[in-house]
Amino acid sequence: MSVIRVALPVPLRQSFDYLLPAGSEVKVGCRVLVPFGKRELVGIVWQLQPADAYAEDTLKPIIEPLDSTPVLSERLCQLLSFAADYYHHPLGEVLISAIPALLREGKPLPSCQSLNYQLTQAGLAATEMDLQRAPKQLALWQQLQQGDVAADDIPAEQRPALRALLQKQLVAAIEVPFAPYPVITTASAGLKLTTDQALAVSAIVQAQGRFQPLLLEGVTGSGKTEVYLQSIAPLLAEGKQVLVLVPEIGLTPQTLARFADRFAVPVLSWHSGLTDTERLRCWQQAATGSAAIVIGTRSALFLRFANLGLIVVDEEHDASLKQQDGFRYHARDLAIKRAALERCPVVLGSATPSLESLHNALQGRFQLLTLSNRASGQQLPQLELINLQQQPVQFGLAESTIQQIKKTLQQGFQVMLFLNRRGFAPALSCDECGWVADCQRCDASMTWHKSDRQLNCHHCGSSRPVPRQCGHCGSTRLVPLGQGTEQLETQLQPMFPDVPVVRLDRDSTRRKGSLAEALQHITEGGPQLIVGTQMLAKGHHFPKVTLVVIVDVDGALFSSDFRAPEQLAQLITQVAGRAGRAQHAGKVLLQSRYPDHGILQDIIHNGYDSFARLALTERQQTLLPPYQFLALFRAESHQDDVPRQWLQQLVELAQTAAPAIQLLGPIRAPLERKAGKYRWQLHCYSASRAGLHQLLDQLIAASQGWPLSRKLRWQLDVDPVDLS
DNA sequence: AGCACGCCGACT
DNA sequence: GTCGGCGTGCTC
Repeated sequence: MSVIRVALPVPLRQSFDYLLPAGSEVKVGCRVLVPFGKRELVGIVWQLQPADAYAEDTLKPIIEPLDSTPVLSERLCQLLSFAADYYHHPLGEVLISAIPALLREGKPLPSCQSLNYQLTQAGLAATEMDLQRAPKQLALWQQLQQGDVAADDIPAEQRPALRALLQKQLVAAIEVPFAPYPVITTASAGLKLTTDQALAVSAIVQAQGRFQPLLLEGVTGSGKTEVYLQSIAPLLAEGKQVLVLVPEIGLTPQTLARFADRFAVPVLSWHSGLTDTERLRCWQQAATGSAAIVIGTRSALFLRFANLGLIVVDEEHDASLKQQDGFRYHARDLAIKRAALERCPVVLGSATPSLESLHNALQGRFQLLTLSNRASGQQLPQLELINLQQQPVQFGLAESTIQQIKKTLQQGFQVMLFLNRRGFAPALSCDECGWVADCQRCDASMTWHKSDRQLNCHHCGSSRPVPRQCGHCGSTRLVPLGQGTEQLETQLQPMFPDVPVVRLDRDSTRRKGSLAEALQHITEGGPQLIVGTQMLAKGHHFPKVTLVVIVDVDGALFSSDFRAPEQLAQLITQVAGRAGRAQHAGKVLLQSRYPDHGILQDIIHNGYDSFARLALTERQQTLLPPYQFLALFRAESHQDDVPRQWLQQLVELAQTAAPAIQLLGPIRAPLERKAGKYRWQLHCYSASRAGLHQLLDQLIAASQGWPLSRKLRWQLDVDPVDLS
């Protein structure tokens, strides 16, 4: 009997020790089934023979080992252990989140990739005469003559015929094992590269076989994907694997096709739409080396690879790379750690790099590669500020905006309008007393969704029918306050009766596949107006759009979130990149009541790069990330004072334990009350990462003993990207 | 997180 | 008399 330490999927910051019966054998990274209180859990073996084992006479034996070889490799264990420490998240939950659901549930690993059916010698020798009285068997037999068929590809109605052929021994099942993909020696030739692209490719290729982060800063249309493709080619000749991380919205069939069409190797995608079985197969194909390229959203970072040669993080500035609940990791940051462990290069690509990455590049920690020209040689769209205070405004659109829309439509092109508020109006208000219909559970107004005939809260999801009377004075004069996409859509149609108006937001694309459908209509259609939210800004190409209107840029100018200007600059630049990509130069109109604002002026005249460098010096002066490290405690409870008190206790402990660390709080969260809970925050800033993390460990450890801790829910967000 | 135990209020 | 509310404690 020996002792093993097991990490379990429970939100407890400790591991549990078990007896390993003689004869059972496990390794670190293997799954085991263990008794835990009254239940049975699947855990991951974390340590053999721990020196400080729990009192041995109280240990329970494991129920059974579930693996003979580890599901988590040593390198993955190192990565996950680092991540659990860095994000201060319970190890067991981190480990379990890195394996597919079916493995989490304790299912065995399939031993082969697929089961194929093949004709036997007898089957090959058979003739049509033998089966002429069994047409279904005959059809299947003829199909099998063309080649093997995978078990999964045989529809249910063919099963009886299959069974009969198996019985007659004309057909046999053969197992196709997982095996590394066949190395390719030739790939279809790529596009001709610009000088910048060629330099970037050669830098990435030269970094092969060692750890090297590279930041690929390329204006939209400069051909970043072509750089990825040509950097990958030599790796495939060596049998290496490549991981490409993309934002949630960026994983389209086109992205996948771009990689799959270039190379004759297995290209897999990994995203939330896969079924559990598909996920397990993809996981195993990566783990065994049978997949060459995996393109996936952030959780693909935790896939196991047999022979990883390169990581690409596309759109590295994108906020969807940071998980926003539970285990709040940043896939870009962990990708860098992973590349270090795998000793391979990692390419971060973006037209609008995050200030963090730009800072790292300027400090020399990342190699900076710049693509400054569009591959087609085409001009970047022109940005124009529209002053909303100096001209008549109709439905939120300035006179000159309307003129330009008209002109563009007359020329036969499409116009896109961004408005980052869905629904008809963000509030419904009483025209007589000013009362606003508020959400009962949140500190926010409810959004009027006119077509649904209801009020929705965009924060907690609650809804109710539209009131007929003011809740305060009883007046029936209820009016919309502000403008949403639904309203803009209905206002545009009568203004431009000859062209279709389409709306693209979460409401209009709720049906599965309707987004793709709408996008296809836009790509193929003639002149039209497209109204949409942020959703339009990411990843889609609109070749016929030559005018983009950002209806209201002002929200971001005065936000309390220090990242708001950066995000606005990224939005404007990304949007500009979507306009006029084909033969026609595009134009972007930015409507503002404050056109002289420094941020807007800088973006307009000097571009993102200049803005970003200026923003960095501002961050330096104000000691904000990336010049200081930030961690954020969030606490919430139905009682208003509980979270405040709890955070105050943290403050008091922190002030004595680590006086050098700057604390901001307890402060109320931007949305004070959400879903009936009062929300508070504590921001911790430190110039020393090590010092900060040491304090966080101390605070968490101490708080576990506090009676108050049981009365609230709290979470810690390390390197938060969203401060709400 | 689960799950059980335990001690008080409103029902068949 | 029981069902069930959620406070408290524990999980190797």
